Amino acid sequence: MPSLVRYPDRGDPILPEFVPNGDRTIDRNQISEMIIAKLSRRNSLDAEDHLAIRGLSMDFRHHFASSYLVREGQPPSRCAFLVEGYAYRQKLTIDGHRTICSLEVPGDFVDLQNIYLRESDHDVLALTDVISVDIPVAEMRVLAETAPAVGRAMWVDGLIEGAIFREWLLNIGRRNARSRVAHILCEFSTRLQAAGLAPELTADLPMTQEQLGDALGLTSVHVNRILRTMEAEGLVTRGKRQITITDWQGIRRVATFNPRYLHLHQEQPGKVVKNR
Amino acid sequence: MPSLVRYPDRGDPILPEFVPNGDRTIDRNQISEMIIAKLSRRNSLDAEDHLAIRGLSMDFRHHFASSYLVREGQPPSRCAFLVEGYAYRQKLTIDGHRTICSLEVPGDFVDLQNIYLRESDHDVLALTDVISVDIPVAEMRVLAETAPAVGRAMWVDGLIEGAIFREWLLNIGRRNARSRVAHILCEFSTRLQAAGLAPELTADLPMTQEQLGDALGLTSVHVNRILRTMEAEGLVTRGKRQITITDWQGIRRVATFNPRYLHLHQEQPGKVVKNR
DNA sequence: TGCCTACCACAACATTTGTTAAATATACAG
DNA sequence: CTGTATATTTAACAAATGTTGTGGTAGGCA
Repeated sequence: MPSLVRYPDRGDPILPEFVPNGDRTIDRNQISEMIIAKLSRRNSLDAEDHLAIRGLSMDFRHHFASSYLVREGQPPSRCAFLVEGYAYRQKLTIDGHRTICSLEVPGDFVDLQNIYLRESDHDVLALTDVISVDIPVAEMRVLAETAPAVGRAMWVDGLIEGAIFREWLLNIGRRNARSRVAHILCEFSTRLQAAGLAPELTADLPMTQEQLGDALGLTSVHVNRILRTMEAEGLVTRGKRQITITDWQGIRRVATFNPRYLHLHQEQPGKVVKNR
Repeated sequence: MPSLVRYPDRGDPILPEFVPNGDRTIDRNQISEMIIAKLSRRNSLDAEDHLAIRGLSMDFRHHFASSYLVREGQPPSRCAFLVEGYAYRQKLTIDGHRTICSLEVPGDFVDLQNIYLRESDHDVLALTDVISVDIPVAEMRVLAETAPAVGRAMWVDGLIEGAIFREWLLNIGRRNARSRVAHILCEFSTRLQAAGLAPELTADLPMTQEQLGDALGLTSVHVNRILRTMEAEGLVTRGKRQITITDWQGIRRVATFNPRYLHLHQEQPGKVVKNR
């Protein structure tokens, strides 16, 4: 059992107001195209589908690192699409232990399940500073049901998420600490690359050792032990709140990583049947 | 790390031929109604939906305990619906360690994800003797797409499955062995009751201690230790390949079980929008 | 500038859980 | 009945991982 840590609630209320992103402007059109790209990855969408997506209401939000995007138990009214930055989901036991049960990268819908589940069973937090667009749940539902190919793409997205959860269960349940750490690095970098967000397979994972521990069922102390030896072996380099793979093949070997479960490179079988 | 165990492949080929269930006859109509009941649990279906479900091709199969229903890597052509008996999913590491990542009870679709994912990332095995009906994947796909309310029910089914995976991650990652064992008992009995398969919350879980260990990230030896003390405390009774809860409140306390993640008692929001 | 906080490093020690191996039950098949 | 396979029980021991606590460093902020 890891030490019981109180995770401070550094939620939105105590944070300063919305801060627009100074470096570059992001507009609605760009986001629509991001969403279209995401949902087309395994599924072709037609012009009408594109139109429906472009018609969604979008509400930009900036979240500081460690703030909540979704809270457990809340009846959610909006669905967040990650535009910039990383997020994660967490669940807490009654006695305050935390598990981080997934990582989300730009281009991920963070809580598609809220379209059909009435209350969230977990929290979603910003890992880094995050820009998201919020879309009303009701619109997403209508989109899914009137544009079947889009609905199907969202469904498939959830299926792959499920496959990732299963792999994490294997990771935490049956791999030793060293392999677990290696595995999360492999997965993260592979997903980043697949999403076109990184040219190389050298993840730059901006997590604290405590967060890493919570994602892997370990304590931060033990994660520290593992990372130090990995660095000594030349597998990774590290900074504060950040880990970088320097020897992909080595890390991959330690993790016994097989990306099959990510279901990349899968076109979908069959054409979408439109109406009955 | 648990001992490396070779799980014998006692798959269908070496087993005797299909043995029809002597005790009672099961017919197509009955199964259709089971499927309709399952998919109506959180979603109302109309007469047309019912008709579509009744029109599915169904192929009865009997699986002996420990035989495979689905194998990792196979491109699946059929979707199994569990009629009788229990099944489980497993994933293996390259070096032969196993994790059991879910339990399936009668009324569950065992591999709905195969509708849209081209190869399975895990195995499905019969925990007890099982009767299933197999439905061609292509028909399921057409059903989902032509009967939107049915598709939506299948989608929701997958969402809840995802919620269960997340809870298992919390369980294995952050609860001690004793709570883990208690938690799986709570979940199983709650699901059985919710599915109308058991009047009481006293699960009768027909798993070996080794299987239990694989589902909880523990070794069978340690599961044995836990179960013995639980029996001594009057929380459970046991037989070979079977555990029964005798003190529900006690077990629940040990597990710190909160069934929110099962999303029982959820009617779905909104009417299904039919066509565009 | 200097304080505060978050994060990381590290050590000594404690505990849970895993390992190995053998003995004992129990069910089933012949 | 008897043999065989499967499952459980148990013990002695080993190892991985958790616990506690202290100190260090970097960066944000007053």
